[in-house]
Amino acid sequence: MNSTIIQTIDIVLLSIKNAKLHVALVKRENQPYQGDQALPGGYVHEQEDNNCFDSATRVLKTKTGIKSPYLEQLETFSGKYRDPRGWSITVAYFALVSLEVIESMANPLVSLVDVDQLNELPFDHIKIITNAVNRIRNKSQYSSLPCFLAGDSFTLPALQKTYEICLDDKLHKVSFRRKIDEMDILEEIEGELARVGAHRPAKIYRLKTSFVNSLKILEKGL
Amino acid sequence: MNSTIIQTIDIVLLSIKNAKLHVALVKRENQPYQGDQALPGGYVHEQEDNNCFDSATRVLKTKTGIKSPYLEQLETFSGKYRDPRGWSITVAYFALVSLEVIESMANPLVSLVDVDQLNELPFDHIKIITNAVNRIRNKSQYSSLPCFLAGDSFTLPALQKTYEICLDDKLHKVSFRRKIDEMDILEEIEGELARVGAHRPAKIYRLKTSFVNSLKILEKGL
DNA sequence: ACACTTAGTTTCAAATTACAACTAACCATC
DNA sequence: GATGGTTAGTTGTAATTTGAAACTAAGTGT
Repeated sequence: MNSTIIQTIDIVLLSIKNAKLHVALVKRENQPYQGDQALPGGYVHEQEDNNCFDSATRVLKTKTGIKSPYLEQLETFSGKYRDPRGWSITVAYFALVSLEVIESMANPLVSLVDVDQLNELPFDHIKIITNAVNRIRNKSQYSSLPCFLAGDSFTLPALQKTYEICLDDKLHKVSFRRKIDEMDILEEIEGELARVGAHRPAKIYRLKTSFVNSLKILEKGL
Repeated sequence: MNSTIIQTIDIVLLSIKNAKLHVALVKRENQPYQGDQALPGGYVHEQEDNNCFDSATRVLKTKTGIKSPYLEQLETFSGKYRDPRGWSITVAYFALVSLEVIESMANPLVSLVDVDQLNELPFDHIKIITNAVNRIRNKSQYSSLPCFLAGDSFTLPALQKTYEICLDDKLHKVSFRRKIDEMDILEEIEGELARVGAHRPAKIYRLKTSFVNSLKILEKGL
């Protein structure tokens, strides 16, 4: 049973830079749109991959060098016209990493673009990115999702900033801390403090190991 | 560019029967699992369908006779081993209709099964159904989703019951009505009342036309 | 007319959330 | 080494939202 449907995987790798959500784009190696910036993507390898999640992990690693702790299926985009080669299906995933993870790769083919400053992109990649940003906004309201953007360790004011960027909204300090406390996902790194200015230093936290690869979901948001 | 990956669509059609969520299963016409009960599914038709949503609409219509007002992409399931024929990808959708819609078709090939009483099913259909039920539970907390299960017109006590079945939890009458009122999705059908017993009859409502095909999302749940 | 049942509303207490003002701790400057 | 400026973190309280109970409303059956 053979099919001529084109079957691909695309990755929306998001990070925060200059206090804004950015998406990682790579230069396309092949036709169509060869040389253009686009989402890292590729084919499913029937031999190599046991499922699309495996494919996504592999594609992300191959195209950017990154192994993201958080990778979630976003949605599947399909249609007769989205790819000039013909009827295509792409299973889109999104990944979240801290800026350091991307910069430490120092991959010249990867560039970070502000999600609010996107120019034209190949295929329906704009739509896929918009979809990912919406998903993040939504999930940030009631989960630990933004923690994956905050790095290995962070202060509570920094984490709050990260949430605010994801939600595109200001949060109240006391309420925010109550919710984080209620989630019970953080542990203080004893002895370390963030000395970053002429003021009281903030305590440094990290995710408890049980939440490093999985999400904590709140019953009631914020 | 040809591929041997099997590409299908599956539909989780849900309804409420005897105060429990039920899923519609159909007898499989073809191999594998010919004659077994399974989710209505089929191939993408490259000529006929402009995208997978079209395919899903068509598959649902063809296999059950139903055109659902609400059809949402659930998730894509894939893998080397989920289909005995080989590497496969299925884009799963879920649809919600009232029991009358299903019963009015009187399709002998379609049967409704309590989602908590499922026996073995072909492929990973159990997993797909579980996934759909989780999605419904989740979305029912903060949206008008259950309204699509309630039929064309309904009373508020009936709608509350529908929400309770979706959420698998009791709701408080006053709070529930406050939220429904806040959503502003219903209009009273003047003059009609539900006379169903030796007690005060309930008013009958229907969805405002703007919400017949789309969801209303609440900021804060319940 | 009266009992019984469910529909729908009112009232108020309890819990949650938002805001403001506070204390704490550091650096820089005098 | 006291003083002021700045951000971290906490405390107290007002405002809002939610939950529970008790009420009134409107039918049917006896």
